[in-house]
Amino acid sequence: MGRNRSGVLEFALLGLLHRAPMHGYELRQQLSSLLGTFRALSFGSLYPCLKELHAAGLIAEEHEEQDSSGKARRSRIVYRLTTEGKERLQDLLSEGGPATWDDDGFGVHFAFFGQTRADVRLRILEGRRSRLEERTEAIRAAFTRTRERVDSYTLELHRHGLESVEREVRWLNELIASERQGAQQTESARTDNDTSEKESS
Amino acid sequence: MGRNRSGVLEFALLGLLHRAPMHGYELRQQLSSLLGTFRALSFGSLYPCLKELHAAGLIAEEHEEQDSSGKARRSRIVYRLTTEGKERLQDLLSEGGPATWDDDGFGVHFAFFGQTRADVRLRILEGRRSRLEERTEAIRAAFTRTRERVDSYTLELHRHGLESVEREVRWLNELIASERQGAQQTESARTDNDTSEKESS
DNA sequence: GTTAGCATGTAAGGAGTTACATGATTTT
DNA sequence: AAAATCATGTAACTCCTTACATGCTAAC
Repeated sequence: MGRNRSGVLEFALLGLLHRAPMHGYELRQQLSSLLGTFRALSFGSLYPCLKELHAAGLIAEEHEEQDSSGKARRSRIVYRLTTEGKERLQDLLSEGGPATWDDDGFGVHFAFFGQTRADVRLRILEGRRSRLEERTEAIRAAFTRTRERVDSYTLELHRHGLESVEREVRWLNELIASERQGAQQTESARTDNDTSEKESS
Repeated sequence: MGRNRSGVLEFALLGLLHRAPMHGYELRQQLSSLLGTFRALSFGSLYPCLKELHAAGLIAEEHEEQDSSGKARRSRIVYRLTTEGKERLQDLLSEGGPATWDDDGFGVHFAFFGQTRADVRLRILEGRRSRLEERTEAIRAAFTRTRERVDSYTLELHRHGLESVEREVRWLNELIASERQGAQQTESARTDNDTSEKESS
């Protein structure tokens, strides 16, 4: 019945509010520069979603009525995460499943990699890569299946699409290598310092 | 009231059916390798849309019941464009407005560039380019506005996004140059042959 | 003869958008 | 004092998905 509340929006809002409490308008601005495509989310999506998160007890509203000497600055609602909201965010940050491989999901999860565990980061990067490799194969198949039968523009579209995906795979390869190196360094440092400790947070 | 019938789907279906009559299942396959993201359109979208196009008189159904010697191969509906459908497609092919600059619109219109007039092609390519240049500016602005205040992952996301958009701009530049060259050749050929003729179709 | 793929459809719902509506605050 | 921008919200609608339901045909 709750209309919204799933997909990437909830996650993005919780993630942003974890950095700092904010009001709706500011959240939208941050969202624009955060989301993969840099598209602006409409208010018609944003405010209902915030209300639902509030109704679900994940965020708290604070009506900013600090009339210090009469400068009553009403009508701004600052949201902050509740304890339950923080727990929910931690759950979402631990997710590394298929939902995090697709275009939208990956973009948002990557934006919050700074708050994500190293093992989850690697799972997401590798999942994303194999997802893109599937797409590469699909394009290549369409390529050989329809070659000769298509005009030069369709061919160029396929060629450019293929190149873009392959570039992103190379980008992911670099990131994965970098993550592995970081993990190895952490591992060896941990082994050097304390061999008995297991899975320290 | 008619649920669907706008956006890129109508255009893509009419464009595909202009190449050759087809049944729904085949249309979906062609669509998958045509649309920019190479995503598969669900049947739940496809069939209702075909029904609406039929109701609007743009396509004709032909129930494939050629029981040559009893091989009654029922339940396949082959669609083809009607005269009105062809006119509608020509209108859509002549469109070069803002709807053709965005991700979805551009992808589909580009796929049918082979059937598009040269001047419209150029308008679409240039519109798409300026659209992407706006996006470049937006990312760059977000870059300088938030630099130092963001973690390395967010920074890397912005950097990669910026690079991708800039690559597509360079691709468009090549295409535009190629179009201009083609137009010039056509122009000079036309001028050589018949100088008095103006705006021949 | 049963599984896999071809082929068509419906119902319900999810995730957003646009257009509308309101009012406060800052800038010109 | 007018215009722009900040700020919040609602209603209707769009486009698409998932899940369901059906039956035919080809392959193993």
